[in-house]
Amino acid sequence: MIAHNISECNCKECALRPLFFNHTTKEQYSNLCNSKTEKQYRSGEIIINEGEEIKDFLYLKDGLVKLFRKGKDNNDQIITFACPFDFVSLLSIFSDTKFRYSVSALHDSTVCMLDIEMVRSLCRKNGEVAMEIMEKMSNISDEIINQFLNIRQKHLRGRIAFVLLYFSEKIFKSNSFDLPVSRREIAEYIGMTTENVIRILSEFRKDSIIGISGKSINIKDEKRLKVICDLG
Amino acid sequence: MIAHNISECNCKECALRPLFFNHTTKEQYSNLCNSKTEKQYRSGEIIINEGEEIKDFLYLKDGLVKLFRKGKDNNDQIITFACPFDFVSLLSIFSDTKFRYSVSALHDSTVCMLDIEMVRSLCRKNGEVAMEIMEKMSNISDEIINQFLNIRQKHLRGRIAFVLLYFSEKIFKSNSFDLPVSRREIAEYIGMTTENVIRILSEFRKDSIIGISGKSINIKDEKRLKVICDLG
DNA sequence: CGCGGCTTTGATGTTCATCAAGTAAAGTGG
DNA sequence: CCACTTTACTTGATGAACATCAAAGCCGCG
Repeated sequence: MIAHNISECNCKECALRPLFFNHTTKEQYSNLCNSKTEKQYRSGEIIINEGEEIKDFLYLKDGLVKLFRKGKDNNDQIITFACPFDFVSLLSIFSDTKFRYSVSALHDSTVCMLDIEMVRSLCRKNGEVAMEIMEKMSNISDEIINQFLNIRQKHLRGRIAFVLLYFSEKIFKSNSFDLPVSRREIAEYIGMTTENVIRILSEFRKDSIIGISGKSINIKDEKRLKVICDLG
Repeated sequence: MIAHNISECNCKECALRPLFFNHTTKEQYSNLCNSKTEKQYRSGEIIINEGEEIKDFLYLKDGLVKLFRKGKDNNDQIITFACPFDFVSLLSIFSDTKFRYSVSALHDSTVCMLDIEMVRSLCRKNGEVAMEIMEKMSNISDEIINQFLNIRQKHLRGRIAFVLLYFSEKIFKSNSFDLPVSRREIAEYIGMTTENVIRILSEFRKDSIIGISGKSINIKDEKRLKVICDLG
């Protein structure tokens, strides 16, 4: 990469770079750089709409988003959340012409977009790049499937414990954090009702496992929470 | 492919061939051919064991298999079923060193195995092949995630209807078929108890929606079954 | 200010898992 | 081949887990 002329773009700062740029020729690299566009979204805005045609390969540079789809009776189902450098438009991107899921911003977010045909053709020409992307995709899909299987066999208390630990460990890396989602969205993520999400959060507070104040969460007894997650 | 010397193996008959062999050089092709081994499994036999090291890239040439993993309390969870030319070792194969799931044969099955390192290196050298595999993987992962989301929002009757239609449409392409799985395995697939699987199958029989005799199923009222699947 | 969405709690009812008990089928060893 | 064990299947009764319904407080926003 030292050989590349990177003055024209800020991709050298991008943590996603190893994926694309370690294995590309100077020409491939600069093609990518020139075609990329960055876009800002405010918290709450829709980034991808289910059913839209796939024109770009998107990845998240900054922020936090949710992947979801419309279920029966217009109930949303949340599939997963994504942090920077998780792909955003990963699922179905190489197997379909339209997005099967929607993506929206939970925090203000920055998304980088590459023309999908360019990425496809780069993959075809450059197996190294294809492999990098394949590994990442494979990882993410696996993680989602794993999550579904884990959640399915838990009772509601276990699911709530799981979500709290998920945000704490995977997203915010801290025992204190602000929930980036509403109670309803938690329910949509783990397949239960809003009322029960609230009820169980209150239970946990009464049992001094967590502290709650609005969206702000503080995990007081991580050990017990993990036990509930594993056995509940 | 006409240029290839295929006398040394029977890959020319293989429906998976387009995946690998349309884009490979003569040398790559014959390397693959020589390294491949075919293996037979009897119904019930384990093909892959959860936790085993990934040494081969497997695909199913003939038969029917289930993918599953051990859940809590040694309860199995079935992830999906696979027919010929669905991959068998698709998940985690490019993201992990060990299988996250087990695979076992539901019918007598034939599996073809390619050395995983050879496939990896072929992908790195040949982007076309990588893209073919990526599309297939992406498709399968998507299908599984989709299935999970669909099942999750259904009641038990809807889930049973779903499974019956799944076997009828996707696997056997007929309204009459022999269930390749036990009642228990159905329960493990759609996340409910064996007793309720039986109860609801009996209900459907009493309502003349299906005929049952042991493992043999006959869908009498497909239309009603679809309604139950969609609304239940 | 008032409207709509989010949150909270309680009361009620339904869906579903669990427990129990029995029959049938299938594999096992003498 | 027959007793024996185990596994699959079936049905009913019970209770627990969970969804639904209802009502009220809260907060941000036009």
